[in-house]
Amino acid sequence: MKPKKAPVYNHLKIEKKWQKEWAENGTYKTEPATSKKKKMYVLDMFPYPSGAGLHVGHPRGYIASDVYARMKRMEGFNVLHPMGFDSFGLPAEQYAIQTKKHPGPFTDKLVAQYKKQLEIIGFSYDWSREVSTHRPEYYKWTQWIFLKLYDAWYDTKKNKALPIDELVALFEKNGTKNVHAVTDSAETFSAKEWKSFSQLEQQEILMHYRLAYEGFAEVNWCEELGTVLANDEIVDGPTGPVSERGGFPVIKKSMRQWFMRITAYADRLAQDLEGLDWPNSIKEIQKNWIGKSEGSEISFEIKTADSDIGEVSVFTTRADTLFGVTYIVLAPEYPFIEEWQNSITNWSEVQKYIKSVSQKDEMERTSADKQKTGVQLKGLVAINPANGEEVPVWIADYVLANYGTGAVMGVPQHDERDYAFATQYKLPIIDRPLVDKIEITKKVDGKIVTRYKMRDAIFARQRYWGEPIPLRHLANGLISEVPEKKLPLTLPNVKSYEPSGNGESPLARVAAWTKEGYETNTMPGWAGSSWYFLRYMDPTNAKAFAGQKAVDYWKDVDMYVGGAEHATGHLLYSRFWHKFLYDMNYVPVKEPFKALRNQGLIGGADGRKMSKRWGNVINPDDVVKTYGADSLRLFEMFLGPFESHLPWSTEGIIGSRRFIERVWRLSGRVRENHSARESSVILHKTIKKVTEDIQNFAFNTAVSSMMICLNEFEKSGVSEKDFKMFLQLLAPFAPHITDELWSELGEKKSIHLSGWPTYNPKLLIEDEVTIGVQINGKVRAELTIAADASKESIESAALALPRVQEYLSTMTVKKVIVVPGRVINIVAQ
RNA sequence: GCCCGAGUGGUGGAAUGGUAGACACGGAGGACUUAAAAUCCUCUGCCCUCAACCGGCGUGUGGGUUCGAGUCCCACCUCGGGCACCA
Repeated sequence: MKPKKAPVYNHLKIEKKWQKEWAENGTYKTEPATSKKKKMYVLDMFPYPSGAGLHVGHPRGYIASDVYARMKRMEGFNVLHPMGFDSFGLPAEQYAIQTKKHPGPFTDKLVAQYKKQLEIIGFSYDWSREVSTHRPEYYKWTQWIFLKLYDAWYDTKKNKALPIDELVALFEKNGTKNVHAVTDSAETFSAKEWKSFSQLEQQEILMHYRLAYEGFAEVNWCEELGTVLANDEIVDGPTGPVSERGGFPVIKKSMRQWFMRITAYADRLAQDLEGLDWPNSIKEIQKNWIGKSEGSEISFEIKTADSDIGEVSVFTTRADTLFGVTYIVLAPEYPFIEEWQNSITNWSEVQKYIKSVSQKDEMERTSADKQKTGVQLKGLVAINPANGEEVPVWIADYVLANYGTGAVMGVPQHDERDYAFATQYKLPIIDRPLVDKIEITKKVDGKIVTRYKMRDAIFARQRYWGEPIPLRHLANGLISEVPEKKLPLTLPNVKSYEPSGNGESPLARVAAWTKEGYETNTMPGWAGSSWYFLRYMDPTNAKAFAGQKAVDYWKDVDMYVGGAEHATGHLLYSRFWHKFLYDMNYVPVKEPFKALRNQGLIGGADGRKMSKRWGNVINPDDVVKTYGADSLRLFEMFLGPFESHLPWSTEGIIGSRRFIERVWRLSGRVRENHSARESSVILHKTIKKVTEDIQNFAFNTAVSSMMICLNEFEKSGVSEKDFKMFLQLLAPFAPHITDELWSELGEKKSIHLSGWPTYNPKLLIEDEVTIGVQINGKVRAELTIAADASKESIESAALALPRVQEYLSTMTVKKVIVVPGRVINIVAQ
């Protein structure tokens, strides 16, 4: 019979055909939570759909997770592999300001565009679960979670969040006595006092306990633009920070904000990192960010020449150096300084210093010159509780108000910064013996405490394009929640997206909005992304953020893939929210993302970052058009280790395209009953290798092992059965061509719903091996010998080799080390 | 400054303490072709050599451990990332 002439490989036609087929047949539809199958949740960090579009580096992570998800699907798991869009945010807002158009339709357009770009790459997403954070059906639940946080406090005894009602009940019963809570207030009161407080006073007190609370924070304020700027919108100017747009000066300004009391979870966030299968670097970054340090709080009495005027508590990790204290320093913002002004003899100088510090922005204050500045509070002394010594009291801006207690003890002998400060102002430097940290802390009535660098997170933006905060400020000053059944509180239409000029959000200019007293701040970009992975579990549920059944079945993300740049943002906030939901019994597990992998960036061929500016951007659509999605996918996986930063190579992709074409051509040459042992052996080795490599995210070596396999097939021929197994291995990487060839070989069902091949261990046992023969550690010969040869027979065979004999003729053998299957080393002299 | 991570051919990279450079790109030569493209075959770390053999060198630098080090240890250099007066 004349062999059928294979049609030319037309990637455009084939890829379009199969993408349509998959969509029509629901090939990748996830089974519901009632499935008997084991679950596997493989997730990509959802993108922000920006107008700039995709470059070739963006899909790398998506391809990897898709390969992983496809293998798991073929292995028989019920795979949840969804995609959605993080669609609130600054760029759409800026677009709205510039065009004076609502950012909604613009965002929808971008989402559609983005989705299209993703679709042509052939991902196995279940698009029926798509979410977008800007849609009211979605942000209804973001608001709902916010209200839960608002209505919660943190009990340090039970070490979990509890409803605020329980705190109120405690206050009513005993006041603050026996209340163990994370709070920024030191105020204490009795039950009787609590009941005597007005509603407004009670509200204010509770605000210091809530996990979502109102407070003040410094923001970047630009007077000329009349708006608050994000750090991204600020650049370095010649005389300080300026706005990116217009180059106007930017200063710090204190404004009303909403916060998340993430610090309540600091310890658990640090602790629970241990059990996660995450890259070490990300765990380290989070650990450093949380910045746990254990130390002591020790009180120093503050006196004037004749009277006691108070005390200052310092935080130190070096209580053992307490005897070496020669001064104490307060942050310039330290709260009691003003109260003491009558006792301070150089008050005007002090005042001047405080003012000069407040005018410095952060950049200046932490700038490179590092010259320490400070002023002594003359007229005051502090008493070292360890030995009663009087030491001077200073203020200096190297002490931060918002870390520790805002006060430190100066021990120049043991601390570099204190040393620099002491040298500068000629303060004494004394060498005293060290003592036991814990003992001395107890002896001076101090406390052992744990402190964290991490601060509470600001949870408000003075912007339009974000989730409205579902609270109302009533005329009497009370705050009321938008009731659950009234959610979502949808964004009103506005006439102008320009900032209001006084720093408030555009919502502040909507009369209908402010009449009702609605909060004018909106939520920050990270609100919607902090829980979206839960919504995918049950994306259309109108009664809950996700149904109990779905949450219990899917539990957590098994494999999360995305960029490392989210280490201290999204990945931390999501863990925080998840732990909160766990405390409130809404989710069954403590951590949202069991395993995490970070893709490395793909740079331009010139080694620079891919950007319009350098003109080195490669668009995936063009690559798909020219080479095909399968070639693109294969190449991005082959390029190098998944987590490495790599340059794009337009020349390199030709290799992947050639490989795919060779698979195509070989398909026309498989013979039903061809038996080539060589090919079967290599195939089964490849099955083992590819399976392990995908599991380990070592995609580059998985691809290269398939290339090796194909080389052997071409040389030795391949049976249809073996070739089909090979196609199954290749299917996660090149889903279109493999489904095409699979169906051409007579299969009716998609290859992606077929099983994952397993290897036959018997075929992996080799009869013969070639090992290196070393003399004094240098390879001098090779030896081919039965794989199961004994050490003795390997040794004698090696010693009998002519080349070896030649070498040894002038030497005597001292020792022989045989590593079966690997190497033999003859030590001689 | 502190904390991570990485340095291997012309290029991207491979290598459970066991024959360094798999696989691929690029390059050289050849086959097919009137020719080109595509495809196929051979070679391709560096030095020595007309060439091959042989030999020598070789995984950022310098030491060390080991029969044996790209891999482990110490010091240093360079690059990337994170934090940055956090007491």
